[in-house]
Amino acid sequence: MTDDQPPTGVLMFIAHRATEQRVMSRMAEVGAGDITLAQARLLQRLAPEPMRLTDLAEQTGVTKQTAGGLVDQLEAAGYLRRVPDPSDGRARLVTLSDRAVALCALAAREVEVVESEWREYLGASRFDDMRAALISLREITDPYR
Amino acid sequence: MTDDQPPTGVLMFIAHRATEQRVMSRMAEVGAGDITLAQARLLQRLAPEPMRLTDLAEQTGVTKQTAGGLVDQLEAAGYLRRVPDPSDGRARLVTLSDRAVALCALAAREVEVVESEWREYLGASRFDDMRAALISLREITDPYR
DNA sequence: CCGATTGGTCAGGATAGCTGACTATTTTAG
DNA sequence: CTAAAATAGTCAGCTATCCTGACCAATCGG
Repeated sequence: MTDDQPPTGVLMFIAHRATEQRVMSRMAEVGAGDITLAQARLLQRLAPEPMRLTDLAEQTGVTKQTAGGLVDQLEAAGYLRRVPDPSDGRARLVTLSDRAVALCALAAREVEVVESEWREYLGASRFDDMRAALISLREITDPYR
Repeated sequence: MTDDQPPTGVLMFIAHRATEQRVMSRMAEVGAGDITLAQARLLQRLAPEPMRLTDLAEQTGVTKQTAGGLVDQLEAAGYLRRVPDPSDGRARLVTLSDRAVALCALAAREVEVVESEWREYLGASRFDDMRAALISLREITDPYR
């Protein structure tokens, strides 16, 4: 490195953190300031469809005990419910409340806003090239792909 | 987004995490598997020069109590010492041990290896363009710049 | 030289992770 | 059809990493 900038991995972290914080601020703005980062990561996974606790734990990369604790908190705060799984008496489906569905949509929209800001700042082609490079890089850096 | 890839910020996180884990694995390989991520972040800051606890805390973005605890652990494990600051009787300088200096150099080298792998995978010009875009993006995403 | 600032610690608490042990239910194999 | 194995989830207890608030000791500025 001939420049005095941090390593590329750190530069990525900086931009990633900025996105995360923008989303969390947006959540706080709409009165969901009580959601923590770990809780947000869980909610994100549930946005497409309800899921069993065990699957949720596996997808977020934590133990089911940890996931269970976070689900407890989110349930107490009214962001989700555990409903019995009709296909398996042992299991329950972790299901977003209407409010949480709305929040997830809002979060996704905020991410789009951030990306469009980046796109404007860098110029469309530089941004698209960067994104393409990151997608390509995922092939050799994502163990969960 | 017309593709089914994660948002750009998440793609960045994936690559960043890969770098971090490569460095931590390398540390484990050379017998420093006892160092945690939080400790590693502190050591990194100390690599250029010794520093007071308060400065260290500020630069790493934690309270001085937290930094103090991490320094306690690292001192017990022989990675650093607190030496009196000759210029201020209240203060002590947190100073890397020889072993820690060697580890920091090794970590920096591992980062270079990872980056050169990325460069080879993407091609030099795509990699350099991506890095340039990230450096540019830092202007609008790094609150500590 | 005395009050304000600064360097650092102590005490206590929250969050987010972990392992291990356990219950209850379902699935599978004999 | 039943006994064993696998699966869903919880309970208890531990650790690490952060936080706030209160405090002591040394230095610095007027």
